[in-house]
Amino acid sequence: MDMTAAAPLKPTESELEILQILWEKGNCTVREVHEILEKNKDAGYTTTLKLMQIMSEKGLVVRDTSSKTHIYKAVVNQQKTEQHLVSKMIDNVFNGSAARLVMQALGNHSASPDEIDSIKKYLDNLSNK
Amino acid sequence: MDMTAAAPLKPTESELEILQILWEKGNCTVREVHEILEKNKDAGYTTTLKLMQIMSEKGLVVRDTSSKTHIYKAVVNQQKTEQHLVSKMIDNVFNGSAARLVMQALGNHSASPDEIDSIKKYLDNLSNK
DNA sequence: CATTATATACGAATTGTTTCGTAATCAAAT
DNA sequence: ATTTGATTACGAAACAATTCGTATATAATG
Repeated sequence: MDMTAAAPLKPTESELEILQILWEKGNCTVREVHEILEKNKDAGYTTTLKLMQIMSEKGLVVRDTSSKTHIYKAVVNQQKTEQHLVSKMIDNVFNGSAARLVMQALGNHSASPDEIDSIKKYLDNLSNK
Repeated sequence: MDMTAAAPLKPTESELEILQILWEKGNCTVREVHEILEKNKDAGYTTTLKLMQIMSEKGLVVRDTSSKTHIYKAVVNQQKTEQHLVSKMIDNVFNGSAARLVMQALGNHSASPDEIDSIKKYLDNLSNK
């Protein structure tokens, strides 16, 4: 029987920002993460540190503490986390209709013609299975 | 100059549950809302009451207090709220790519063939404009 | 009119998130 | 060796969201 605590699939907003960086970069120090965060956000170094320590307690990340400067990496899966967040939004906001979410997402000028084309191809693939 | 406080377009999760009901039903008493909430959730009546009072303070809803039992209705627009939530998710979770959100939403079995068809039609409409 | 039921108001406890100051530790530089 | 700089650890404050108990007012019922 597996006694390990399941990592939450619903990270907080700050945690998600950090996960994004870890997903992209792989392994990071607190400083690396912090310097990227700083570009869009205004918070002190120890704030980032504390957040990452908490994420480690929660099992969202693991860290290598063998040297003084710890190395963090994401544990939770990017795809799974995204999936979970999207599913929750479909349920909570769009009454279970994925189609309504999609149309809302595409209706706001934010999708380029290229993107629309690639979505079409994706849909063709889906229905031909 | 408009001095009225802008209603937050980012309601909390509980607030969103209540807004859903108000959007669907139009005008509601606290009891009506509470009885619907109770089906999926386990909280006391005064909790629902308090939430709706706070929503009123925040300007998410307005209420008619002319009789003893107050009548609430949503102020914030459903479409706009949904749009805002989706945009935020595209930015925060999918690095600004609406297409990635859409594919994530469609990849998880939650869309029926019918839904997929209607999305296709919607896309055709978009590109033919 | 007295009792009972239902409503609102309000304060406060609880929980979770974010933020930061300060201390302790270690390494590097002078 | 001493100082300087960078790091982690930790506690606590500040804030926000949720929950509920209790008091009070009003309406309905007998």
